[in-house]
Amino acid sequence: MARPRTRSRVHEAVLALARDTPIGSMSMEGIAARAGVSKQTLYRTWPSVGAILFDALLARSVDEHGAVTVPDTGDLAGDLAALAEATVAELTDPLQEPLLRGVTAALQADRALAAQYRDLLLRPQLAGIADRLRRGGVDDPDDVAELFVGAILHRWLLRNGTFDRGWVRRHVARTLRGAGDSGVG
Amino acid sequence: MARPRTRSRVHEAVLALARDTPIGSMSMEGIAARAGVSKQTLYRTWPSVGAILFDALLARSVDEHGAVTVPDTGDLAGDLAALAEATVAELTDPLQEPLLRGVTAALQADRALAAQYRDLLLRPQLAGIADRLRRGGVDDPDDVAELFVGAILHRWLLRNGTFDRGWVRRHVARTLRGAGDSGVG
Amino acid sequence: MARPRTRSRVHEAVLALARDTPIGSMSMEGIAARAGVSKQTLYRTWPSVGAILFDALLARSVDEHGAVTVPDTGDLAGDLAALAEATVAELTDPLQEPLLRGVTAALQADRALAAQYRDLLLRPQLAGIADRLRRGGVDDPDDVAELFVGAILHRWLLRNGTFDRGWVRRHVARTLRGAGDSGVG
Amino acid sequence: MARPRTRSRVHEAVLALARDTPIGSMSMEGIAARAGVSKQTLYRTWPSVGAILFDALLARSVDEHGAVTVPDTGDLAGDLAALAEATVAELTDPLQEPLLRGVTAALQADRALAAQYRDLLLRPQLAGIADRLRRGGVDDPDDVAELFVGAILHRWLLRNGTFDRGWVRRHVARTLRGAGDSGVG
DNA sequence: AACTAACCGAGACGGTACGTCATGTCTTAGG
DNA sequence: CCTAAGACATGACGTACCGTCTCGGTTAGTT
Repeated sequence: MARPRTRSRVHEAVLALARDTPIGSMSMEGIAARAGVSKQTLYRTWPSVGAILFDALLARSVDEHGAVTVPDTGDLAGDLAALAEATVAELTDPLQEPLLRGVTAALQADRALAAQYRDLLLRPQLAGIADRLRRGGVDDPDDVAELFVGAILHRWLLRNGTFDRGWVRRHVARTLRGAGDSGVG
Repeated sequence: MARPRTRSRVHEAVLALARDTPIGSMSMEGIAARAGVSKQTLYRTWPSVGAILFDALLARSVDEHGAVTVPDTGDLAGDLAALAEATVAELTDPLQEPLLRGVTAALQADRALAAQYRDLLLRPQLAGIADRLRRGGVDDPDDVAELFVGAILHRWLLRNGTFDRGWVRRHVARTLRGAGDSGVG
Repeated sequence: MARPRTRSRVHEAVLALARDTPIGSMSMEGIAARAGVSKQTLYRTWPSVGAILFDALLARSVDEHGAVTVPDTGDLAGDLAALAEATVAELTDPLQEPLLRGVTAALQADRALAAQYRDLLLRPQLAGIADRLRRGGVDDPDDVAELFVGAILHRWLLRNGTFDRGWVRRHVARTLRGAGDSGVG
Repeated sequence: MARPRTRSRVHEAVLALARDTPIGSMSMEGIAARAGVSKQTLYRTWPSVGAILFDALLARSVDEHGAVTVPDTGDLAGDLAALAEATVAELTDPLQEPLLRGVTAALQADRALAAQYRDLLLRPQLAGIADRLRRGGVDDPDDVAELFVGAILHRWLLRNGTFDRGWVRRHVARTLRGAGDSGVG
């Protein structure tokens, strides 16, 4: 609904605020001020701060076009490790982390937003991973994808420790073992 | 700092509100009103809504005394399945779910609260599971516990589907396979 | 800054409260509620209860337009007596008295308000009286005006007795004698 | 009711606060803290901040024992001028002014306090002046005392200018002329 | 010397108000 | 016509005081 120009100004503002201020204190008012846009313009397009955060996230993904691009070199374990590293990098990137945490928090209270998030971001990402697993010969790729992503998210979301390289390698091995063995890649 | 009477009144109020109103709309003011307590009394003891939610959660765990009691019948797979069922029941219990989602959301923006949560609730729970796994002959019980819990949390938190009995059974099997085989229990 | 509609609603509210409740208990919150106006709207225009009281007083004076209209019949003593009676009537009018006491109290603690009061209300009133005195042939009209008003204010403000007709007559005579005698009117 | 030790500690606290902080912001809580006394102790003896201020004022007068001591040298005009100078000095003394303004403000909203003030401070002071005037041959000494004090109070209370020596001299002359001429002293 | 009051500090408590900020709606000008 | 600017009612924020209410400890005068 908003003009592309307005949209991008809002996205920039949101990213800037995510970098500079605590996530919890982001407000429609603050975003409007930072974007040099009136509050009304914001409300005309987005119903809440969470929705704006999500939209900014989405725009980022779409720009770089195509949610997760899972590598496929033929070496499944290696590819998964690379993917895990990339995911961890994204989750802990100082620019992205606040955004992601903000959206995750918003999801807990806003079912509509949760549905959008699931359909437009989460499912495509999981599907990408599942596809790679399937090509690697894994039998129940959807569930294994969940297993793979779940532990990473758990650790990140509940702030239960950091992600070192060793952990990632072991995690991949464990996940593949859980997958039932499976082929070589 | 607060008198026990006050504390329990606040906990009751918080539980009642969690049941009756959307989580996101819980406020210090609303809690005070519902508990028949003054705002200042709230602030004297808790710095935020999230802290109250967490305290209520903690009180619940402590009352029933001893965080997670992991069953130990000698049948590891069976015990894990029972534990998973119990966890899922808790996560989807209409009384507890809003509380848990509220706390999880708060953790994203409040590092101090996250640290408390980690030390007082999360770690003990994971340690309980890891102990059971260790007794079952699992080599790296901490990581496997994370794998076990991670997928459940991922599905619940991002609202990516429901938990049917079949899924739980398969999840346990997958986790144990990931554990490297392992003993019989 | 506030819209005229808002302004007048606030003035009405303040007058109503001054009539119905003890002055000391007037609050921004109470005024807002009575006026059907938000607190923010109040603060956007007035910094304190005292400022609102003063503004209401000012509006009253301005509406009836032209602060004090000192009578001039040629009979100075008579005119001063009439003026004194009018002043006393105003000071003891159940509707105005609380307002005036409230403002006077506020002046003691708020220098900015005191300056406004002096410039916009007090000085014009004294000047009006001084003019009449000057036309009556009084030499130092400003100081005599102060003498005239001072005793009245002293009695009223410190609640040191009432104002009967005899006292007023004698006060005028004394003041004029103090003026040095002077002309006839 | 309070022990003398407590009383004096409270008085000291009030004087210190009057010196250091804006009058309007004096509170029971603040006084208690400054005096190292509990709130309950305060309330047991004084019903309000105004009452404490007044009590401190009273204690000061009583300590130096005997409210106003009007000089009597035989030269009425000179004595009045000296008295006026002393009064002005007191009113503008940085230590006393805030106290006096605070009490005056409190009087406007508290009739009980006003009555106490009138009987214990104001009337004795006026009586002292009236006595001196009577001894000087003035006919209606009470009213003239009011005239004398009124203008000073008016100027001070409404912050309508300063008190220079010339003004005081002229004010005394004017007052005495108002007194009907009178004797020489 | 022991007893008995009254006085006292400390501070939790239910409240009211403070002054500020954000929400979502609506109105008013200006480009 | 769309927009920024911003007034507005609403309501929550976190803080400060209010006046009341225990709770123990400590002065003082009695006995």
